[in-house]
Amino acid sequence: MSLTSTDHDFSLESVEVASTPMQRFEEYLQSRAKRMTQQRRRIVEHVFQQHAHFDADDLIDQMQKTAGGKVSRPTVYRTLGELVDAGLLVKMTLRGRAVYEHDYGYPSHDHLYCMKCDSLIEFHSKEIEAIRDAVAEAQNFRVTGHRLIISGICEECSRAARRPNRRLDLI
Amino acid sequence: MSLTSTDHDFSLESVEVASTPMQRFEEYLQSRAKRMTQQRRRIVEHVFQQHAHFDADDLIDQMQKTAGGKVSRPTVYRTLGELVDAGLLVKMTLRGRAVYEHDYGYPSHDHLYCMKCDSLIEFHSKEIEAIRDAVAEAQNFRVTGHRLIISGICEECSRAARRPNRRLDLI
DNA sequence: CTTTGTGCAAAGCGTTTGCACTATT
DNA sequence: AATAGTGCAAACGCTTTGCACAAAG
Repeated sequence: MSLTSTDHDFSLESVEVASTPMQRFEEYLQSRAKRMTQQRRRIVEHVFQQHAHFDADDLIDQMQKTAGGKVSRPTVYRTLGELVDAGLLVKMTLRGRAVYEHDYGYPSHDHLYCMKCDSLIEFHSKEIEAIRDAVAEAQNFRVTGHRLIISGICEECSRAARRPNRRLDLI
Repeated sequence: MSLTSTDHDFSLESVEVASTPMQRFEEYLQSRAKRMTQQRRRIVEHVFQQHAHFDADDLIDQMQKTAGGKVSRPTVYRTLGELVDAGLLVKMTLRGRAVYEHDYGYPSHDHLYCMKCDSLIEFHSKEIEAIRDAVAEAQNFRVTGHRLIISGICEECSRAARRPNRRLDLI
């Protein structure tokens, strides 16, 4: 990579080697003497076709119904772990279960989490990163990352709750 | 940060009814027609004797060794749940296990989490709350709370890692 | 042909639950 | 006496593992 110019205002895209998640995963596998299998390939293809949060069960179900048929539960778990190691996915825990989302090629962000419908809304804030780094600095703490989840009720769900003729949760 | 409004600087202490965690828990139990038992009393006494993060196993072990003998696992779990309902403890999840800390009478805060020694360092930032509220506002999201965990390596652990003659993790 | 990956079944781990017995009210 | 709580053992839900067979290099 040749950054010969004087100004530092370069776009990431021009610097990065253009590589798809699949290519990157292949590099990762090769670097560890692991193998590209049909299952791994199909999972990567499927996961990076959409940008959504999902858990292991979602993925198992979706693999079953779409692209080429079932992948076993252990293989799904193992592959998700590798995709995290490879830096392609990030894992977080919500309500005690692991939830995954794209990491590679996707800007870092935080989440609003609706406790009613379980949805996640992404947002980014440079200020939070600045505060994070300042706080850590003050404690001589070496930051590797952070996770901020703002919990509450999303617009849609609070609207639904306000509707007069909604289904009542009475005994 | 725009705390531009007129002077809202009142102290919480002067407003609250002076009551200990135990008193508050008793009120909570009465309001729900639940009973104050020996086990519950001993757990509350023990938990509020120190300000530390702990999980169910910690508590079970500590109850065993100290104050009055063993409390069963199910009772510990049940009581922790009630203390959370009562607003005395907050629960968070770290490495897939539930961790508790004081809530009642303790200012809200966020955490630096050392991935090496598992310790939590507390800090408070009004700015984060302001950002949280601004982000939520923009999405018409009704906030009930947030959780920010900054992960990394604490000062002590990075010092340890830098020491030349440290115990090596070799095979 | 060697080595890694897969799928099955079974185990693991933290947490919760059904139930007979005990304690609180 | 009536009712809620305890402790045991067993179940739970998500995730991981041991192992024989299949597939990739």
